[in-house]
Amino acid sequence: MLLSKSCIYGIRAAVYLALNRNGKYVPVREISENLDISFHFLTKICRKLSSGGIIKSIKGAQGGLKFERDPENISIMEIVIAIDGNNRFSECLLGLPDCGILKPCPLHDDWFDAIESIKEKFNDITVNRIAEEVRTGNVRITEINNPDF
Amino acid sequence: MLLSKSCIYGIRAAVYLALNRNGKYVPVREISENLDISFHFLTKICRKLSSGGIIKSIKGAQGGLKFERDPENISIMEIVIAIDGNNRFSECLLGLPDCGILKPCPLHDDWFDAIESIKEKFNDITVNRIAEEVRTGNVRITEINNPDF
DNA sequence: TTTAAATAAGACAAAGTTGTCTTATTTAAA
DNA sequence: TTTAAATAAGACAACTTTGTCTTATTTAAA
Repeated sequence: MLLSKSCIYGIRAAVYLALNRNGKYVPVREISENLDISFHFLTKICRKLSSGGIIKSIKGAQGGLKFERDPENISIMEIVIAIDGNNRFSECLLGLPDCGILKPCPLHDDWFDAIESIKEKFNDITVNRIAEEVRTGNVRITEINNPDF
Repeated sequence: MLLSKSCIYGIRAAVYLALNRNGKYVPVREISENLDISFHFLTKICRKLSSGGIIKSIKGAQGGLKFERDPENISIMEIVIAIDGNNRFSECLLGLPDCGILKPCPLHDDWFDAIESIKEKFNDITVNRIAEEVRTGNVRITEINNPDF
């Protein structure tokens, strides 16, 4: 798995949040139920998105989550970094330290190319763009083939 | 991490084995010491390579490991499959089941392209080719910048 | 002001992966 | 035939990730 499960959940939750355009704060409970993700686990993940400056949260009744910035300008990469940290994509495929700097591992160049193309895509694709695709029914973010998400 | 640590160790061990061209059986102990991999952990991994038909092992004095077939014809992919199983490369990036069959996840196409190119490379690159690169000193398979491997 | 709805924080459990150790078995060589 | 060198097998420990639960705190609305 290139991405951790936490990261996957975070991406799906962000897309869900972007689907909700009425300006209200969305409770984690609602997200967890609709996406079938463990509530408490998801709250922890969302705290990372909060401290990463991607979403903001408000406690209490009518509280919940909202984007800190326009999700039009939030890339998938930002979410990955907020949750899995900055070096998910800079690790050597064979786990060798300083692979790029010292003598490289045998798969360095091939892996570098592949990971660069993934990184480019993750930087380009915004949360909003994915939400739009979900809206038009082209893709899904739930495990079951749910007509809504 | 795209590959498990077991898988990484397996690849490195296979390359080490390919470096040893004198026809003798190589003890796991020697591999583990030279590559700085836990001996018992490595024996387990090598058992997977054995049951996967990649190497053969002989017990007792002068025993050890040897390739079952010419490492000229053993691809990295075969090693990955023997250790991490067959669907390491067919998992959905967002963990959705049947992503390719049912309505896909939002990153399906992008991920599919990237993973295809990695798969092609893994299928093309042989254990021997890597061993040759290690011999000529272009790449390394150890954590420290060891002049030998 | 009280209550219900919400996040925050962190302890804890479960599961998976990684790593260690012990015992049994096999084999070549002394 | 005995011994030392090797793998086989699997129990078990440590660590990491994932998931559950409880308590505290905050906030809007009744």
